Amino acid sequence: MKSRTTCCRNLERWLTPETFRALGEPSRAALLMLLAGTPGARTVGELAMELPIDLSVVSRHLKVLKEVGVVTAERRGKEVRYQLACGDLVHMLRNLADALESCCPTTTKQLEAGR
Amino acid sequence: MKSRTTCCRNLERWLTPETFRALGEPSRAALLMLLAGTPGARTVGELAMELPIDLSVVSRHLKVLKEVGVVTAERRGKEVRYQLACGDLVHMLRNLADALESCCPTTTKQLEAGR
DNA sequence: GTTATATTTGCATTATGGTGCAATCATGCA
DNA sequence: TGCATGATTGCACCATAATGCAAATATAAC
Repeated sequence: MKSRTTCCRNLERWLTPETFRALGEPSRAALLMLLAGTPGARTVGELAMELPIDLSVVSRHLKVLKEVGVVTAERRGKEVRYQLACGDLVHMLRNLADALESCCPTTTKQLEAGR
Repeated sequence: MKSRTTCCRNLERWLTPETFRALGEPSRAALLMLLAGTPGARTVGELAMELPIDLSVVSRHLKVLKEVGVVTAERRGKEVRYQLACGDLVHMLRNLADALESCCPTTTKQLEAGR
C-alpha cells in the first residue's frame, strides 16, 4: 500500500490553481472561445470589439492568460497578436486527467471497500 | 470551411467557468488533493483537520465542489462523507481537451497560414 | 522630430468571494 | 424527551481582483 503523498505526486504538478483560476473567469473563458473559434492570431482590438468590456480590460485578461501559458503573444508592428496555446493546454488537461485516473481506484467497488 | 460558431460548439459545453473557478481556489485544490490521495470517502471534520482553515470553510468549499460535480456527498448518520467524482472529472477534462483539439489546427504551419 | 494608431499601465471604484465565529440544523443515543 | 456530535448557515469582516477611464508607452508613417 502506498502512502497518500507518494500516490498523487503527479497530481499536484498538474492541478495548478493559478491556471484554473485563469480559466474560471467568464470574460477570460469568452476570450479563449474567441481565440479557439478562429484560426491564427488576433489583436487586442479585434477581441475587444466582440466583448462588452473595455479594451484595457481585455489586455489585462490576455496578460493573465499568457502568464499561465494558455495563450502566446507576438508583437507585429503596432499591434500584438494573441494566439491560443492549444497544444500546451490540451497536454495539460490530458496530463491532469491521467494523474487523477492513476490516483483514483477505477472500480467503484474498491472505493466502497476502502471505507 | 466552417464558421466560428459551429466550429466550437462543443467547446462552450466543456469550458465552463464555474467548474474551473471551483478548481482554481487554492484551498479547494488542496481539498481535491486530499480526496484524491486516499481511497473512499472522507468526512468534513477529517478534511478540516488536515487544512489550516476552519471546518465551516471546508464545508462551504465542499459545497462548491459538489455543485460543479467534482465531488459527491453522502450522509451516513451524523456525518457526511465526501468523495471525489473521479470518473466524471476525468471525462470532463478529456472532453474539453478533445473539443479544443478539434477547434485548433493541429499544425503550426496551418496557424501561420491562417493569417 | 511630429502625429496617428495599438496596447499597456496607474489609479480609483466596485464586485466578488474567502474567512472565522457563533448560531442553527441534523442525526444518533441514552 | 434531552444531550452530544457533526455539519451547515448567517453574519460581519477583509482580501483579492474585475472594471473603466485617463495617462503613458510602443511602433509606424509622415
